[in-house]
Amino acid sequence: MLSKRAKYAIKTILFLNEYQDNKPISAKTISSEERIPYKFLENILRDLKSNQIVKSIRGAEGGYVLAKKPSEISVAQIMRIIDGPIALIPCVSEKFYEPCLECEDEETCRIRKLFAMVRTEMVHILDKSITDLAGL
Amino acid sequence: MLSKRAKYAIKTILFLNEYQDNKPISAKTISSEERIPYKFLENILRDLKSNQIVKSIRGAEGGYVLAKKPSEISVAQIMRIIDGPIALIPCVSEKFYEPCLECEDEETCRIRKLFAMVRTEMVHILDKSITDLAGL
DNA sequence: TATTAACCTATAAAAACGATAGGGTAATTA
DNA sequence: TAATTACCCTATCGTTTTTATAGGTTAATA
Repeated sequence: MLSKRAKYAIKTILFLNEYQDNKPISAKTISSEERIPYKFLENILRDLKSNQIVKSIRGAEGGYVLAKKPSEISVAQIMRIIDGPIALIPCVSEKFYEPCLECEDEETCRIRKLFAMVRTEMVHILDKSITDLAGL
Repeated sequence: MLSKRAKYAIKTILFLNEYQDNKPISAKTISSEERIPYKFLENILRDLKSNQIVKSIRGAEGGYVLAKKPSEISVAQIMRIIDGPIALIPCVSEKFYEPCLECEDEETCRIRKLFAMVRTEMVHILDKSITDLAGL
């Protein structure tokens, strides 16, 4: 399951993309509009910022802005930043690969083959950009 | 991520399918062969039994047997029994549907549409049977 | 200089996860 | 029928993860 953090993060990015016209949007606004606990949201925005998904402007009239074009931000990127791997088992993860401790031979493991297929299909869909999402 | 419980459960079913020739296989054997903590395994087998995936034979020479043909057991079934929904968000789950509390309109929610696509593809692959798995 | 809003660290409550403990019950075999 | 094997059942426990909350600091603006 997707964590609430990740869901909040995706909603935040979608909100920024939709309602931003030059001016930054404050965490307070996002919090009340998207019903995300304020302090929890600040925490999430920090991660998104440190990963160059959003930029921040401090002080009065400050807030957050997308750090790149919406066509260059994918849901998969956001999920990886917040929740880590997309794959269901670590031994088939592209970005967070780890061997399974008990596994004897990765090459012949049927569970691995099945979940590699699952990962491929998941990533295929989740790699859609924020712009693509609007067209669904 | 798949829980260890679910991974152990899938391994157990694969083991039963592969090494069973009429005789039941004991939890002890599965535990040592698949390196699954014994008491933890008993617990998992209980769930698999109550969901008619395996049958048990008590007493000496007892053990576990698949409760149906391997072609009728899917990885998705096992995952649902052990971990619950396959979908990444509850509002697109087929078997464990729940509305998202904050969601205003399911019909127009783009996150929902995206994750519905993800679920469809995941289920498509995970619905493969234990027999299909052997052919991978 | 008052206000707004981002930034930062720490802590806490709750749930989930992975496992263990300790006994009870049924069937087989010697 | 006694011993053994192996399933059955409930409870508990320690750790990690998740979901926040608290309380203050720093920067920009009006």
